[in-house]
Amino acid sequence: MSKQQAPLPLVDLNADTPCCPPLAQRRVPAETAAVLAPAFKALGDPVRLQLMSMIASAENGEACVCDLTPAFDLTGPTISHHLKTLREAGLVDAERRGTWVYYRARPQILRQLAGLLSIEPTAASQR
Amino acid sequence: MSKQQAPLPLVDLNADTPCCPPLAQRRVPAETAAVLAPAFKALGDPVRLQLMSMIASAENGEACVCDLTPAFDLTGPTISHHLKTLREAGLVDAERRGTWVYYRARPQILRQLAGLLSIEPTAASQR
DNA sequence: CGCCTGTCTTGACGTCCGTCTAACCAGAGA
DNA sequence: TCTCTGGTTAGACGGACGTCAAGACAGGCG
Repeated sequence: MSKQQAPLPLVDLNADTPCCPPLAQRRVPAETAAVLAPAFKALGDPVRLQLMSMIASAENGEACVCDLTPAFDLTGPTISHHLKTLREAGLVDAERRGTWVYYRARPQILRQLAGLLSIEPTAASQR
Repeated sequence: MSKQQAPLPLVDLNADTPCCPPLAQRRVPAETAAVLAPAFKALGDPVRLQLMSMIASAENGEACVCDLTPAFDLTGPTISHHLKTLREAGLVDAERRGTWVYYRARPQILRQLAGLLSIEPTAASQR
């Protein structure tokens, strides 16, 4: 058992992804799109976007599920499912310490996504 | 009819959205998440991510559908459907000029999304 | 050991999404 | 006006997604 550390099909973006040339600078290759799109998709749900924010902005850089769950009008399993989605997208890491499970954000992929969307205010691309 | 300029439920993020405090700085409010999540969701498909990039990185800041369609192994209607999704998410604008339809990126919302994901390398949030 | 609390997994159900074919609409040109 | 080309809409189909209730697992405490 101990499914958490089982070899889930995790996207390890921190490994070999060429750290995202800005989307508006050159065309994103199909392979990069295939790797990065799931991360955007994971953030494409209001609940997960809030979860991600709560985890990333947490005090010690980590958030307990016991703090996350009561923040929504959803059942525990549903929150757990969303957290699993974030985990499989490579956006967060989970660790069990005693009774509670703590989630921690992975800044690297957040930086990749932000870099992909970044637009230098140099070009007069306004309108 | 002229459905294109009909009052589609467009998300006008450029209007009153408070231009995104970084996700990792403070918790994203539910309303902000509800507004921004659809934009991430729209980018959560490899085809749309590439379309977005092709449009945003185009020469004059705009791309013709006739150039976008042959870049994929998909039918015209499917590409049109994806473009509509990007349009309804507020990520692009469409304009018909003569025979062809041109799509243009909206830098403002891209900046909002990038700002939301941005992480200052100041905090030692690295594990 | 046995119970209790916290979290995850399983299975199910309804809805939304990605794709296609067929049909329709808008301009350009003869 | 008729026709051709480019693009969108309508409808349908299979698969994925969001949610839940019920059950299973893990760790702490008596």
